[in-house]
Amino acid sequence: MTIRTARQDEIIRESLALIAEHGVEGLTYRNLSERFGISVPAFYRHFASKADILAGILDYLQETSRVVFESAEAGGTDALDRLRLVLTGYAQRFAEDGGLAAVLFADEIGGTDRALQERVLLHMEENRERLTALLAEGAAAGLVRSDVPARRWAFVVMGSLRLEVARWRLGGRTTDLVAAVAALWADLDVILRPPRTERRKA
Amino acid sequence: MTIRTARQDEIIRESLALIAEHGVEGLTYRNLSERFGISVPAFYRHFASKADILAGILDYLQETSRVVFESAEAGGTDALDRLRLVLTGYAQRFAEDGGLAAVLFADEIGGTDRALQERVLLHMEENRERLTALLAEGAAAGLVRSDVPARRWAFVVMGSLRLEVARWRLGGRTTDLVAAVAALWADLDVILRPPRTERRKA
Amino acid sequence: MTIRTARQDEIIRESLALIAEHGVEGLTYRNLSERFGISVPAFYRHFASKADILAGILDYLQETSRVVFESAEAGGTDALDRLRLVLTGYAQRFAEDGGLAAVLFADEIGGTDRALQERVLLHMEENRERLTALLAEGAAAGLVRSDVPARRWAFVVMGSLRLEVARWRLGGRTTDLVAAVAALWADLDVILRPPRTERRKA
Amino acid sequence: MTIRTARQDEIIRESLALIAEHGVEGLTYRNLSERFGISVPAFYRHFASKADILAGILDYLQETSRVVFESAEAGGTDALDRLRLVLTGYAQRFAEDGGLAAVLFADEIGGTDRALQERVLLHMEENRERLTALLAEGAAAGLVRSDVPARRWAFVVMGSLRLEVARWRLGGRTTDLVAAVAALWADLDVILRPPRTERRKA
DNA sequence: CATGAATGAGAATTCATTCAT
DNA sequence: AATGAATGAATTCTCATTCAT
Repeated sequence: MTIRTARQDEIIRESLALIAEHGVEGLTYRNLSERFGISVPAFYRHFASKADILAGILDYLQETSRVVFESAEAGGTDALDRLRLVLTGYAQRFAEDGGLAAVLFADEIGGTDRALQERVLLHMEENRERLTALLAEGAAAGLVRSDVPARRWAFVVMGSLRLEVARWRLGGRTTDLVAAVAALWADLDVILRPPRTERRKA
Repeated sequence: MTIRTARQDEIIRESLALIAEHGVEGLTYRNLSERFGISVPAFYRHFASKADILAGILDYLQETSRVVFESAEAGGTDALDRLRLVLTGYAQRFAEDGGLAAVLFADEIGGTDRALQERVLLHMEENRERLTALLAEGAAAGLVRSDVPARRWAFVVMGSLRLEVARWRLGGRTTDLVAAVAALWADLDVILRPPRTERRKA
Repeated sequence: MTIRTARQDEIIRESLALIAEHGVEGLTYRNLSERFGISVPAFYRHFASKADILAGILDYLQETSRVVFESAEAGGTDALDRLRLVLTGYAQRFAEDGGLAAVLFADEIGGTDRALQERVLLHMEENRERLTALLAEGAAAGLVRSDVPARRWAFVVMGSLRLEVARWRLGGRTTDLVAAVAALWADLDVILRPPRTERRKA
Repeated sequence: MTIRTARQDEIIRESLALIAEHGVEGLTYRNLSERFGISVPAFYRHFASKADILAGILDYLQETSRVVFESAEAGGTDALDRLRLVLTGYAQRFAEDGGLAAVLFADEIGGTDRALQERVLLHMEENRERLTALLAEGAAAGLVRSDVPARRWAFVVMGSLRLEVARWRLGGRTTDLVAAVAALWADLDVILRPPRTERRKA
């Protein structure tokens, strides 16, 4: 949706890496300048301000989330399978772009800037809506326990994923996040499905 | 465990408030100085460096967590009830000290400092262990589904709680966090318990 | 005298407006670029440096002053009437081009540049000479008190006009400058003329 | 009225000198730092921002003006003599503090800052009021022509003085400003006094 | 126990200018 | 004739920290 130049994309990707490695505070013009080998003011040609870089990052994250959801929704045999594809999709993106995972759920990006914070919240809500829809669909198909609201399920899934990523970051990103997410899914699958007896009756 | 002077405690509490209001970046000597009405260098009497303040905050958080767990473990009719008391206990602390909730799960406190990051991770693991123990106990008593490992349950509970807090922060801390946590628990109770058929047999 | 391209004239006029609105600091390539909708380096086709733009502005001001004086000197029934036409002429130019008035007496244009400062001073002196000539002529014709040197009269007239413009600028250019100048002239006319008794005798 | 520390006074005085020599643009933290031989951030101990320095300068100018007026109003045989003392008083201050004269009427100090601009305007009006009062008193005593409103006289006096200072600045402050002001007063005295015939009659 | 003064490092940002295309 | 990309120098300002008093 948002059109970005090649350079802007490069900057966003490098910013992502910077944040992944040193936290949001690590994203400074000086650091960017060192990575790109160009002077600090040069970046102002591409982003009018630092807030604009952060906004760009947010756009990028949102787009990534959309791609993950859309390709998951396109494939998959049923709702639960599609949910699995969402988590798997995220994991794949993480594998491709290490910075991404570190930042995807990093709410700190909002910083003090209210406008930015609201965008982070919006992104969060958008993802939650998508998850909720998927889980409601699963519940309707009898694949997901319906005695817990779909919105809550979405929360539980999102929360678990975020925590997995948070631990991975704090641990210095040395563990295998993709494997951890796979293990998470294995358990979530069990948690979400209705008890056998119920299913037998149905 | 760690012995702190009264002044140190005051500083930690005020720091917590500062972080809650303006993020980790908001915790500066200048801001502290304004709140306390004393000069900046005065704080160096109480904490040798900013890292020490953050370490103090971490201690404080850990102690708070311990109190919450211990008082929950003391009371409660069964494991699940004790788990409920943990979440309720947190919620109560949050109600008493707004800053606390904002920071309790704020991994950013670690910042760039590796040593600090590890302590955050440790705190996380400690809590997870405690939760895991509680949930294993619940599983043993047939109160918690045993087809999902206790460690995973701990993860799911922690992750959901953290996400609830994160949303509350991003939303500007205007919503009722205590109520939200209560609602979360209601659903978690359903999620955790074994299906009725199983329970009937038991 | 100085030959300027049409584009150069446009730039000068826009620069004048910029200075009028935001002070000399407001005259930047970036601001010009935004107003013209062309890129910053494009301006270097027309002016080799910023100092050249300022020099151009000075030329323009000087030309304007000359036009005002020459058309005043051409018309007018006597020296005092011609002086009135000078002030009136300025006022009319101001009405046509808001930026002009703001800048006409703005010595700040010189900035730190000695060469430019000298040109401002020269412009000032040139105007003073012209005013002095006019007032000397008036004194010779008995229309202007001759017990005060013509050079001083020129100073008083110029100083009053400048102060009027300065107040108008500081007031945010909301008042009616043309009316203020008219009122100024009405009083200056009284101040300049010799006392009736003297005139009667002559 | 406004209480200032010794260091704040030093900074204001040096700022004045800086502005006198290089214009308002010359007042930078770096320049101050070089003059004082202390680091740039050190100045933030004394003035919270650059606008505060400028505000301090404005205070200082206003106080200076008040002192000049009050000591002139205290002495002096009559209104005209007191007016002379005002101009003389200014000239003396100029001699003591070269920067002062350069800045006293430098409206640029306001810069783009509306709040500051308004204070400059206020200062201007205050001085004008004082001059007007003096001249009205002179008119009442028959020492000043009453066929021109006192407010206009104030304008003429102020405008001439300002122009004298402006020329002196543009000329690189090489001429003798005090002498120039004395010469100005000699002529103003003639201009202001009613014609002899009138006076004879009265 | 506390303060005032100062500092080095670093932040975001703006500006005039250059140069290859 | 105009643009996109880049740059060096400068700007205001913040921060954690030190030290003499």
